[in-house]
Amino acid sequence: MTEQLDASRGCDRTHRATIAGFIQPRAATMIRTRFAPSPTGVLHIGSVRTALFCWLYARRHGGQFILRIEDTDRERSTQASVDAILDGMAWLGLRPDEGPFYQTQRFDRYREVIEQWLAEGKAYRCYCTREELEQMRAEAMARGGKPRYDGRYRNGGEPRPGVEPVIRFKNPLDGQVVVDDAVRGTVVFDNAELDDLIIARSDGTPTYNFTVVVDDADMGITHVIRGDDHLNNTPRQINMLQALDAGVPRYAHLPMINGSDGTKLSKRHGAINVLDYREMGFLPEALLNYLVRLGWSHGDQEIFSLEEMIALFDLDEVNAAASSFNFEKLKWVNHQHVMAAEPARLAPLLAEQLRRQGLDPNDGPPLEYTVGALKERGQTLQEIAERGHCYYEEFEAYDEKSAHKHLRTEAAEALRALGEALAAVPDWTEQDTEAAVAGVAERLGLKMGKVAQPLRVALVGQAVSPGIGTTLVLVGRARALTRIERALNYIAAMG
RNA sequence: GCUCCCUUCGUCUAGCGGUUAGGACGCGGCCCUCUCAAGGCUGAAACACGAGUUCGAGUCUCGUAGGGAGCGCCA
Repeated sequence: MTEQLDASRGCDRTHRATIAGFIQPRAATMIRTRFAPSPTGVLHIGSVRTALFCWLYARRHGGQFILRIEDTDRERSTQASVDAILDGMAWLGLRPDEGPFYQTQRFDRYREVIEQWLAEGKAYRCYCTREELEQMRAEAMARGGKPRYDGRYRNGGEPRPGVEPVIRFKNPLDGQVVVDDAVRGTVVFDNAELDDLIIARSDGTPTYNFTVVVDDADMGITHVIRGDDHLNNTPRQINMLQALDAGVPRYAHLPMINGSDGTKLSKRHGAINVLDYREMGFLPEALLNYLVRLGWSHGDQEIFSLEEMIALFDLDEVNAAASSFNFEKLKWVNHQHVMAAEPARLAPLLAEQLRRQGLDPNDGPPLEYTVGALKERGQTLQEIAERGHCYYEEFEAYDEKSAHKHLRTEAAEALRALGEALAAVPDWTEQDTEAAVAGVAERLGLKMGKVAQPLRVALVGQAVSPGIGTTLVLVGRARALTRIERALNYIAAMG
């Protein structure tokens, strides 16, 4: 006798209706996804990708995205982690349509199901001690089998004094569970491989695999999109869903994201709080764009706006293989979004970075202008801010190589002429200042490079900056003239 | 150990039985040019291995190897 899934019932039916393109009342086809992090740490790249796919899938199909905080492990769950998750999601714009729901607020409901299952004989009390279980597992291993519970209390058993029992779910003993996964295809598990898992601890609190099932059923989740690491939990969950007499959602198990060296993502790789990416000057949509391409693609397209992601995303195109996080590519993607962004939007972000770097954003050119001039030249707002230092404060010393090459005695004449010409420019604009520089070059019979480069070093302390007219506007007339004087003095001193 | 999953350039990927195996990041070269970027052009760089199915396999099947996950009174 096999425990085959009844694919025509529950959520599966609504899914079929959807893919068949039937137009049904909204409520009947409403797709509901959920992101269910446990607040035992910050929101990192891997979780964000999962949240993104859930959110995208819901948005794409006009469905709802639900946030559920799985905080049943009271030892490890913290409010700080909850806040970090909420803040991270808010920054990314991944707004839930419902929630956050907290599992710790649903204990009564879990209790209710457990009592019911106990009464129906779908669950039972087990009085094994942790020591016994450990021994059981060790012995099973030694015999070459899976370390698992042998079901010794499955058919009843005497309570043991001093042992608070756990509650176990009576998993079917034989037959198979078929998971029809949107990413993996059909995956079959033998019930014989599964044991009777604990659904409530001896202190009465429910455990993960159980609460997930109750919540997914109660919340009407139609699509469970989650990390690959849960694929092995799926058959147990399906069995419990059936015990609940609930429909089975459509599953989609996403591949893992590894570090750049192919090993598990860790701090060293960027498994840091997503909010750290904001501090590093990344745009939320850029991070999302980079992440959406990890495991998903749409032909050769690399850059997606949020709207495009929503319009194009689908589970069918999700890759089954794990991928590696590549910081360089993230930066490139970010740069593409930065270049496409309106300076007005970027300006406050630049101000934030400048302040963080100890500068006064008001002591220099308008931020919109600065960001417009520098956004091609830095991949993150942080880099852009770094390149903008000399427009908001005096630079310390000349870059040695640049000064050696361009601030030589031969340049003094040009610099003096430049000082005079620039002092006389009526309108301090890119065009007019650049014309003044070109004019000096022509009068002295020098190539533009021979004039612009010394001037550039005089203005910013090094041989790299935006176009010379732009640089002059950035520096401003007063500072420009002062800095030309400074360069002249430097040349004189070097003799 | 057992079960499940995965495998195209260094990395992200396209490919859905017939391709000079395409694109992107990164790397090299050239162009543009007042420097640096941006942009354009261009080069090197991949189907893990072995059988089978087929007229034909990166694409289908099965093995092998390698990697990953699960096997908790964690989630």
